[in-house]
Order: sequence, then structure tokens, then C-alpha cells
Amino acid sequence: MPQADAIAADDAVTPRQGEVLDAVLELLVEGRDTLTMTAVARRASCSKETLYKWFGDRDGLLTATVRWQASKVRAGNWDRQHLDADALAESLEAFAANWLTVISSKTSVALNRVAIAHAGSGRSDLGRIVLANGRFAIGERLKPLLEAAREAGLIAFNDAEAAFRTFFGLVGRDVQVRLLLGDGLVLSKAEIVADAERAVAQFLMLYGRRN
Amino acid sequence: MPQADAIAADDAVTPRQGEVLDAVLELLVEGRDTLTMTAVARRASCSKETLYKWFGDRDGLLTATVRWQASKVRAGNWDRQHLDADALAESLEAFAANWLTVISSKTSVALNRVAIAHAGSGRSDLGRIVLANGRFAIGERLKPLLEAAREAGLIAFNDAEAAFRTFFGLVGRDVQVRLLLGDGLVLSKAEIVADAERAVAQFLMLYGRRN
DNA sequence: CCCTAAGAGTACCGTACGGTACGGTTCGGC
DNA sequence: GCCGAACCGTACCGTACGGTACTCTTAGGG
Repeated sequence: MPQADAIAADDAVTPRQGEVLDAVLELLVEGRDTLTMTAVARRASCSKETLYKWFGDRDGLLTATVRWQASKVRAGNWDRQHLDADALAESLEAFAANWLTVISSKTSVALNRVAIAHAGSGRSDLGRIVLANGRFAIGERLKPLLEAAREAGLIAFNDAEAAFRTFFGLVGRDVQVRLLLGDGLVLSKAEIVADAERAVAQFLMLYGRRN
Repeated sequence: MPQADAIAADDAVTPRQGEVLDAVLELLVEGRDTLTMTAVARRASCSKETLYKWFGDRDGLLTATVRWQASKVRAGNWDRQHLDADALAESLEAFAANWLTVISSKTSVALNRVAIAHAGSGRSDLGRIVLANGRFAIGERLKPLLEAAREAGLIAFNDAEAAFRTFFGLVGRDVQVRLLLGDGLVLSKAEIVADAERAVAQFLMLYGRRN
């Protein structure tokens, strides 16, 4: 796990603090420009002084929010036993569908937006944290599956990282950037499943051992 | 009020206005938080009053800047004559390399960041404009090539849009989101060329007619 | 029943920035 | 050489927001 801060997440977040962070997420989803400390305090029914006491400053609050959300999104496991072609496809599809669901959620879009805006202005933990918990976390979770599949003779590749990046591209395509830029793209559950199947089929056509 | 003129006159940008917009791009690249009207005026050696006269307000200035940059990035043509397998691969690689070069440029990253931040806060032309001049513009330019290649019997697909999106994913992969989030990813000219070749090879493996 | 601590609510301060006003300067037209 | 337009530089205004201080309420502990 190269990104050390991927899991430095929900340490010592009291339930009440969780409520506050949920309020931040709400406001974030409603529109980034409404995210003022006063608005957070009002929404969470707490005082600004408490916000500053708990989170230090505005950046600290945002950082805690990003970590808080990351700690809530954990998914995509696979069965290490009996890995045959069907099980592989199924696991990959589960990863793909989960990933598409996450990146198309309003929360993820809003959080990525604020992290990207933050990354533009010098001092930026947010971008790094989002990357560590998003793109890199899923990479580290998926690579073992890819390598197990390779050892089982189901797929072939030299570089697991490169293979994952191809998978990533086939799954995500233009979805994330379109959502971030405000395109009115909506992914239904059915479309996500179909997209996941298509992406996995394409991936296996590129990397699968001909049988 | 000359405001209407200034907004509508995104095609008729005087040289002096171009200088101002270039100054905006400079500041944008240097760090988004430094982009204040005062800073623009200082950098461009013009008065704030002139900025407001020409561009209406801050959003107008940003919009003009996005359009200005878009008007500077036009590339990726292909030879309609003699379209054989080699020519197709070459054209696709040119598209891919050009696209990678654009999205990994500091200017593009900075502009996408501000557009994304803008898209978060309700009323947002910026996101739409960036999308129209980026993702969708290249799609519209590439699809004719794909369709010509299909008619030439080089590739096979039902939906040109879907084929393009796959191409888009294979080329871009995780590059754009990583750059937007501030990952220290640098693409050398050689890597871009290699990536373009890989993406095209993969695309042709998925869509190419077996020969 | 008091004492203390946590925290809600609110008033307040400083500053940064969007937007405006105005005096001074340059320059093309007559 | 004069006039007006364009425009630079800058001082100025209003406001929004980050951050702080202060009061008031509530809850536990003795």
C-alpha cells in the first residue's frame, strides 16, 4: 500500500462529529459555493466555535470530510477460492459496477470538485487524499485479483499497473470528466451493469488467454 | 452598455484583448487562487475598469478565456484519401497523441480546474464550454474517421459514439483525473507517443476486422 | 444545590475581493 | 493645437466570509 494516508481515516470521529461531517457533505452536494463555515454551523446546529475547536480551520474541516466519506466507501472484494473464467469476469464486473456507482454519485462528484479546486491552489492535501482513496485504493485492491487470474492462466500481462490502467479506462471512459464538468449524464443501475459487462468483455478480449 | 458587445464578441478578440486573456491563462497556470481581477489588471497592465468594460464581470472574463484557449487548440486532421490499415492507425495515433498532449498541458489542467469548480456552483457556462470544446469536439472530429474506416472495411462497430468512448477511455485512462487532482504525473513526448500507439493497438484489437 | 465543562447561538473584527469612480495620459481626427 | 475617446492607475465602497470572543443553556458530579 504505497499511499500511507489511505486509511488514516475515521480515527476518533465521535458520532456528533460524524453528524457535522454529514452536514458538510449535504451542503457540498447542494452546491459548492454555499459551503461556508456559517452555513455548516447552521446546518449542523452547532456553533462555529465548535467547528474550529474540532477541525482547526476550514481546510481541516474539508480534509476530515473527505476522510469521513472515504471511510464510508469500502467495497469490492473477491473470492480467492476457485478462480475460473466465470468467477473472474464476475469479480471484475463487480469492481467495475461499484466503481461506476461511486464516481457517478452526487457525493463523489461534489467531493472531487472541491478537491480539484483545492489542488489548483498550492497547498493541497485534498487532491492527494481523494486520489489515495479513489484511484489508487481501487488499483491496489484490484491488482491482486489480476495477478491471481494471471497465475490461474486466465489472463496474460507483464505489468499489473498497466493492465489496471487499461481496465480503469475501459470502465470509466469519459464518465468522470463529464460529470465533473456538469454534463447532465445520468447512469441508471441497468446502464451501470451493462457498462461493467462491456468493459470486462473488452478487457478480457485484450488480456484474456485465448481458449 | 458595451457589455453585450464584449460578451458576444468572443470571435472578434482584438490583439490587446488577446494579451489580456493570455495574462489570465498565465495566472491560471500559476495557481488558481491568485486569479483576482486586480491581479489580472496588474499582470496585463490594464485597468480594472477596462476589464469590466470588455468582459462584463469576472465570469465573463473566465468565459472569454476559455473560448480564447479553445480557439487556439485546433488539431487532428486526417487524410480522406487512401485510407488503409496503416493510414488509419497513423491517424488514430495522431489524434491520441494530440489529445494526450492537450490534456496534460498545464493550461488545460488549470482551465479544467476552474471550469469544474465553476460547475459546482450552480450557473455554469464554463463547464459546458470546456466540454463542448474538449470531449465533444474531439468526438465529432474523430467519428467521421471511424465511419470512413468502417466503410473501408477496416473496423467494425454499430455505434460510432460507443466506439469513440472506448477509444477515449483507452487513450486517457486515469491521466486526466490524476492531473486534475494534483498528482505529479508528467508525460514526456516519448511516453505520449508510446501511449498513443498502445491505445490504438488496443482499440484495433477490439474493433479491427480480423485480417 | 452549586460548580464546571461542553457547546449552542450570536455579535464582532479584519481582510480580501468584486465592482465603481475618477483623475491623468496618450492618440487619432479635425 | 484642440477635442474626445480609450484606457491606465489607483483610490474607494460594500459585502461576504474566515476566524474569535462572549453570553447563555444544559448536563453531569459532588
